Amino acid sequence: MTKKDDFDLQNFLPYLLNQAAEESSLAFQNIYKDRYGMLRTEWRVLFHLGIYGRLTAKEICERSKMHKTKISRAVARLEERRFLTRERDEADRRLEYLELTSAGRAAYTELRGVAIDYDAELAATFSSEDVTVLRKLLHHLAKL
Amino acid sequence: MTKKDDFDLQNFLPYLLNQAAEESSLAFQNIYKDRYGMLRTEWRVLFHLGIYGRLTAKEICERSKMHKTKISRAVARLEERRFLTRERDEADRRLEYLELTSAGRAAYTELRGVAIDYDAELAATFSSEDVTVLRKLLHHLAKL
DNA sequence: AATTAACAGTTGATTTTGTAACTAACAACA
DNA sequence: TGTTGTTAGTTACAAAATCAACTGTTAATT
Repeated sequence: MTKKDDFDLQNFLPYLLNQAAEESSLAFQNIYKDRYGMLRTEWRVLFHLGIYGRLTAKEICERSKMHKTKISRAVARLEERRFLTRERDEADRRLEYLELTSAGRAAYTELRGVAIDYDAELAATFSSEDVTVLRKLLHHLAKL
Repeated sequence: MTKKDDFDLQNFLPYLLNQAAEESSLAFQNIYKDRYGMLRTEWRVLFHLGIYGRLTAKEICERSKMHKTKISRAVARLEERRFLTRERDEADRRLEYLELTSAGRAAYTELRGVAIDYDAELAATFSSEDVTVLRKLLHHLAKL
């Protein structure tokens, strides 16, 4: 007696979004993992610093919505690998400015290239109007 | 000197998808967590059994794309809480059929209601054509 | 000034995940 | 039959995430 309930899990938005997010992250994840031994939190911090320049952990926290302990540990690992440096703000000694080293910048530049290519590859599997709509709708969801 | 690289992280599809997935999962997550002390893997297993009836762990694995160890542990926790029972297949003793108990079914039924309402709530923040397009595009990404 | 509250960031304890190795059962085929 | 390979599911150990408590610093209140 295999009953079939009529709830459509495959169309439940949170579930569907997670499946799509996981699938689409996979290939890129393999690259930063294999090439630089990085975790998701780490490439995110790397990218924030690569894009926006000098930032404090707090600022990364606000922009990325990651928890501060994740950031603290990601920063520690990136520092160990000499991908970033810290600089204390003398005016407010609680703050620490983070900035990529040239090695960090090189890693960022390479991964940015990979990301751009990969995004284009994904986008190419849709019509260009569809990609535009998709991004718009996802932005809406992300800002809920 | 705050330089601003021109790569647009907020529009990088894997990142954007993750942000949208996390944000949209949050409210629902709080409910199954607070109400039943469940993790994501657990509600997923619960829903698969609720929707499709008797399944083996392998079948859940194929349908959900979760790793078998995650399922094994989720099943163990759901069994402890008396939400499901196991039954060995006597023809092939490697297989174990999983089935919800009445408590499991009650939990599923309540959470299904929550899910339906929540999905409708999310969908209502879009135009109906947009929701249709969104689901279509996400399906495409999930199947990559 | 002294006390208290707030904030940036870190650390430690616990929980959860991921990877690989494992057990038990079946299948294929010499 | 015996050997080898495959499959379903579990377990052990390491890596990572989470949550709460902590340090050091600044701001607010008295």
